[in-house]
Amino acid sequence: MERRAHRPRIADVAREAGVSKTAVSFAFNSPERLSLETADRIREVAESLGYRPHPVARMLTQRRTMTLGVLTPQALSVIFSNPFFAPFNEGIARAAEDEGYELHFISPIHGSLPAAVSRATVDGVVAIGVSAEHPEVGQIRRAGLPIVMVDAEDGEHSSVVIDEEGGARAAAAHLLELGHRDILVLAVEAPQVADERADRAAPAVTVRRLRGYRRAFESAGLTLDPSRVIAARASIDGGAAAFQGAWSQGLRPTAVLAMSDAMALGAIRAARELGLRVPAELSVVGFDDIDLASHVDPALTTVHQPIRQKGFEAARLLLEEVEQPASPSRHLRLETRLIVRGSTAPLHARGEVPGTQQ
Amino acid sequence: MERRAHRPRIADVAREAGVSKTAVSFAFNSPERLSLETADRIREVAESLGYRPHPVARMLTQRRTMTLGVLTPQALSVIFSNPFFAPFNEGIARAAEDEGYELHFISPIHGSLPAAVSRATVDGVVAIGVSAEHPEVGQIRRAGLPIVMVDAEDGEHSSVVIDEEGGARAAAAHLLELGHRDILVLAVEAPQVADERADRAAPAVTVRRLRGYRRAFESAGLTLDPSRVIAARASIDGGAAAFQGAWSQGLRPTAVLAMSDAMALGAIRAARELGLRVPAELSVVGFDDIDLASHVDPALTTVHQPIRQKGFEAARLLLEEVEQPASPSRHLRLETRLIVRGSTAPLHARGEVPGTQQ
DNA sequence: GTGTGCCGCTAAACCGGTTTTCTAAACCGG
DNA sequence: CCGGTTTAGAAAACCGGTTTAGCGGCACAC
Repeated sequence: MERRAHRPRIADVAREAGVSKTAVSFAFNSPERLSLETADRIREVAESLGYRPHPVARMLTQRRTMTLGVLTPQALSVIFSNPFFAPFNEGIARAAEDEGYELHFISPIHGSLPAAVSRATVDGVVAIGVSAEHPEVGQIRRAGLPIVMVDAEDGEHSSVVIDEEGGARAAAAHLLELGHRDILVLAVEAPQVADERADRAAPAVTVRRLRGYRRAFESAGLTLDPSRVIAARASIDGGAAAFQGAWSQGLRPTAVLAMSDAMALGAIRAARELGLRVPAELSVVGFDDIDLASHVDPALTTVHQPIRQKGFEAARLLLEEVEQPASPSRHLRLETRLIVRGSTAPLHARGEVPGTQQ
Repeated sequence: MERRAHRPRIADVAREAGVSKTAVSFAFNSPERLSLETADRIREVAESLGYRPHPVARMLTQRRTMTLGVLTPQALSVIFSNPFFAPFNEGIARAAEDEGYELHFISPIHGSLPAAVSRATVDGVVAIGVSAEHPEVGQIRRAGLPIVMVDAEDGEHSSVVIDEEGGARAAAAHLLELGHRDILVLAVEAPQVADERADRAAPAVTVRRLRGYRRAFESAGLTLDPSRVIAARASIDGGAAAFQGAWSQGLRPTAVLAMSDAMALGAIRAARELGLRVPAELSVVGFDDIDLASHVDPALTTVHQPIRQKGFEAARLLLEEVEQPASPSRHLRLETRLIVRGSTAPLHARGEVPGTQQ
């Protein structure tokens, strides 16, 4: 009686076929080193046993996983629900699958990103939402893996960034041209990491976009009042809460500059609940141009950034370094542009007076 | 002069600390088997060398990857752009990260799903869009991995399905109650696999939803004309093309039953381009209730299915089997319900006569 | 004084493959 | 018929860890 609860190993095939493990390996990987009949026979035996080379063992000997890692401090579940990540991941995926690579998301495990990194079986990493100073970046580097930074720059690693300052500037200039002066800025706050080190400094993205806003004000001979800048979570709820909070503190802005479309959507929702009409009584500009932006009513005026392309280019850069380890680091900068839709209007173009009905 | 271009291995740490490899391994995995000082010293040396246990080697010896696989015949890039997959993945991710598992998407590599499966380093698989007869399912089973089927049932494996027939029936009944009789059905066609075996049989999902539609007709003493059932790709473009095609063949339906929201949206777009107003001149019902459905104008009447929960439950089931291999297979069936929004209206409620302007 | 048990650690086997090195037989020209 | 080159495949080393078996030394009991 034969018991074989286990997955067949290469040794099983070798024994059954009366050859060495080497021969079996050759039959699959370099059949030209075997006589035709031997190779055929081995493959037949393997087939009948249902043998497949163990992928982990293969990774170990070949020293490659054929997998790209996507490193982010966001939780895994957020990555799939967040409308920004969808096209970004799509771009990465397209580049990866062109070359036969798989994708692996490196997100905090039980709150710890370093733990996730040390467990990741990848050939290289695309990092997003992580600055170059993050210890995880060094950790990856020491492991001998190439890394491409997205939305962050340092001289050492390859990177893909967008013209955030230019886009932000265009957004602010648009509102100023429409006559708005009392403008509320919704800034992206640092994501709460369930980590001991709580370096709650503003994200680099926030700093750069804020600089763009400020420049527009300066060009118009104005200054951006820091008390009008409110940090909030980059989500619909975060944007809604921030606008709501500002309103209840007595602020009565005529326009909102949001650093993400999600926040912009939240601000619109909160404004409506307060009885304000958009854009008649409140103009709102977002940032990112997520797919949803053109589908909401009114369609969102926002700064377009090529999210899909950003993911695609980052993955391309990474693949290059993975397949050619000696290649020098490269830096890409993609354009942004303002897209004017229906959520912004001239300051005094309001139709009727505000009603009390929502 | 010391050259060390390589990532430090356990042997390096052992040599440096003057102990055996075993001791180093113990220092990390079972420190209680070492004296406190030895363990500390080893960890110090490891730290100074920047040593991290190689994750692939670990997987090999521990015979577990702490990774769940998501098997689909769709291309990787589709998974991230498809509005159905977003919440589904989110649900899976939530369950996985609760238990400290990672996620790995098993999609065709250069068109071959079997190739992807044999390369996948996972502890178990959630399969979606794949029927139990697919050879890949057996392939996974032979590798000794547990598998949970989604939207497909067979006695052997665990599964999570929804009440498709009930949902479809409710959708059709809704249109019939509104007085519609000339109804166009947009069915989901089998995805084109870049594979030799072209078993272009209708997907099981299509069969079940169609049955639901038919039942509703029968209950109303009517029959569903097979010539009114058109198969198309489950995308916005697919739905648009299908409606457009039906129209140009002379069909003039007053309502559309789409088997996916994406197709429904496409039908609406095509109808508008033909000068039809929705819902005044054409009622449209979708299926799935993707996030976008409530945001479009008019908001889409559709059959809600708990996509997020479906992913979550599937992953829970899988995790159970992964952690307790002997456990029996289980079967879940989740409810669906019709959500009436703005894309459907009574047959003769049309406001004005159709204009020629679009 | 010696057997027993425990402590702290090491050597060797193992996970499941690939790759390098090596050998016996076949081939080949002179 | 002989030395040298191919050819087909085997043996062994290796990838980088973990785990099992075992060993020397010390404390304690008898």
